[in-house]
Parts: sequence; structure tokens; C-alpha cells
Amino acid sequence: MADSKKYSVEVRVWIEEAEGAFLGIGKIWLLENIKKTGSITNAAKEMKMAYRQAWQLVEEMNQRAESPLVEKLLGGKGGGGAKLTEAGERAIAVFYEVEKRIKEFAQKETQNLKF
Amino acid sequence: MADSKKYSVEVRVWIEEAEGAFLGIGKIWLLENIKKTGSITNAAKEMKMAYRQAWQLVEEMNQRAESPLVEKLLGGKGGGGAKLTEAGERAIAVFYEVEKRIKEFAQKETQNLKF
DNA sequence: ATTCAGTATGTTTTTAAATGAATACTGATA
DNA sequence: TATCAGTATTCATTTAAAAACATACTGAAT
Repeated sequence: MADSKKYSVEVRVWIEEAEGAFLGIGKIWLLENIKKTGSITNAAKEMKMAYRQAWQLVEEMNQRAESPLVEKLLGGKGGGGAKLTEAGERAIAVFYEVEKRIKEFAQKETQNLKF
Repeated sequence: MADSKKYSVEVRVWIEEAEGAFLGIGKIWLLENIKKTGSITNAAKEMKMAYRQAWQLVEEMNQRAESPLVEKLLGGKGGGGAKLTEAGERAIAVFYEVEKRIKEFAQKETQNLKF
């Protein structure tokens, strides 16, 4: 006999650092869009987010990582742009790996919830 | 050689139901305070939360659980009050158990993060 | 030295969420 | 049947986060 309602466990994962939340799925999406578009401006547009906000997130990430995740290019042809550093690329991979493991565990461990 | 910065994984766990988020740590605290104080009013005060908000959270929980988590007593001596049902008591226990398992796993699986 | 698109930064406006305030309802008890 | 404290509900206010707006700054390329 099945239960009348279905419940599932959801999990949000983020990386914490001394001063608080450092890297969650939002910043990861931003990194991915910077990689894809080559600039903070276009990444922000892609995500329908204000440039100012995107820029602040990048600042925060760069200052709180041991080495910057995003390299910003000022002026020059096309006005400049932004690209991921090696550390930035690695951050994406590490985050998704950690998140995947935890979410898989969470699903596996929580069948048949009842409330 | 130690890294200059420490990073840790944080995890937020909640229970999802057809219509969205159903039960997270905030509602669990509310349940605990209702248990402790015997009313929504006093639970809300305890948590420095508006009564209105607390009352709405209780409504939501009760409607979306298979059976109510909180029994509300109207009128009478002392004006009434609120107490947890069996299902409410169980919800607290189940939530913490699930949360504990997932958080322990998350810690164990993520040593030596570097960014 | 002008152009150009993106970065950098401060200020104002919007917006959604939470709070606060006000009022009616409930029912055991004295 | 008057009281009383908590539940139930509406409406106005506050507040904090995000967005929108405005304006410099940068430097390769022409």
C-alpha cells in the first residue's frame, strides 16, 4: 500500500570559509557563464543578473580564494573581458564533484519518508 | 605544509513535497518551541518571529503533511494553545536523523579542500 | 587623440519578505 | 455572562536585497 504523499530530501551544498559562505551553485553558474562568454558583462546578461552584482561576486570569490578564480582584463581591444584561471576551472570541477557525492548519498539514504 | 586558508563544506537539508519546500530547520525549530512553550504565540516570541509568520508556517506544515504536525486548541482556559501531535514529534526526530547522516557524510568526504 | 566595449564604483529605485498593528473569534472557567 | 489568553485574519509599515541608473576608468587599435 503506497503512501498518499511523496516526500524527498533536498540538499544545498556550499563551501564555507572564515568570513562566511564562499562558493555555492550561484557563483558556480557565474563562473561557467564567464567561461562561456568571455566577460562579466555578458555572463551577467546571460543570467539576467545585474552587472554590478556579478562583478561583486567575482571580487568576493577572488579575494577569498587562495588565488583568484577569475582573471579580469582591463581596456584594450573590445574593452577587455574576463576569463577563468586554472583555479577557477578547478573550483567548478571540485564543487560539482562534492555536490554530486553528497546528493547521491542523500537520495540513497532517504527512501520512504513519511510525515 | 598546511594551506593558508581553511575551507569546509556546508550542507542545508530540507524535505520537499509536491508543492515545494515542506520542512526545513526553521520549521523544526518552530515545532520544538511550540513543544516547549505550549503555544504558537510564545514559540514565536521565543524565536523573535512575528506570530503571523509562525502561524502561517504551522498552517502550511499541517496542510501538507499527511496528518497535522501541530494540534491547535481554540479558546478555553488560557485562551487555548498548541501542541505537537505524534506525527509532529516523529517529524522532528526523522528530520534530525536524516540531517545528521548527510552532514556527517559531507564532512567525512571532503577533507583538504583547496581553492 | 579618438573610439570602443568592458571593467570599476557610487547613488537611487524597486521589490519582496518580514514585521507590526489592529480586530474579531473561541470556549473553559469563575 | 464577563473574563482572558491564545488563535485567526486583514491591512499598513518597515527593511534588506537586488536591480537599475549613472559615470569614470582602462588600454589596444586605428
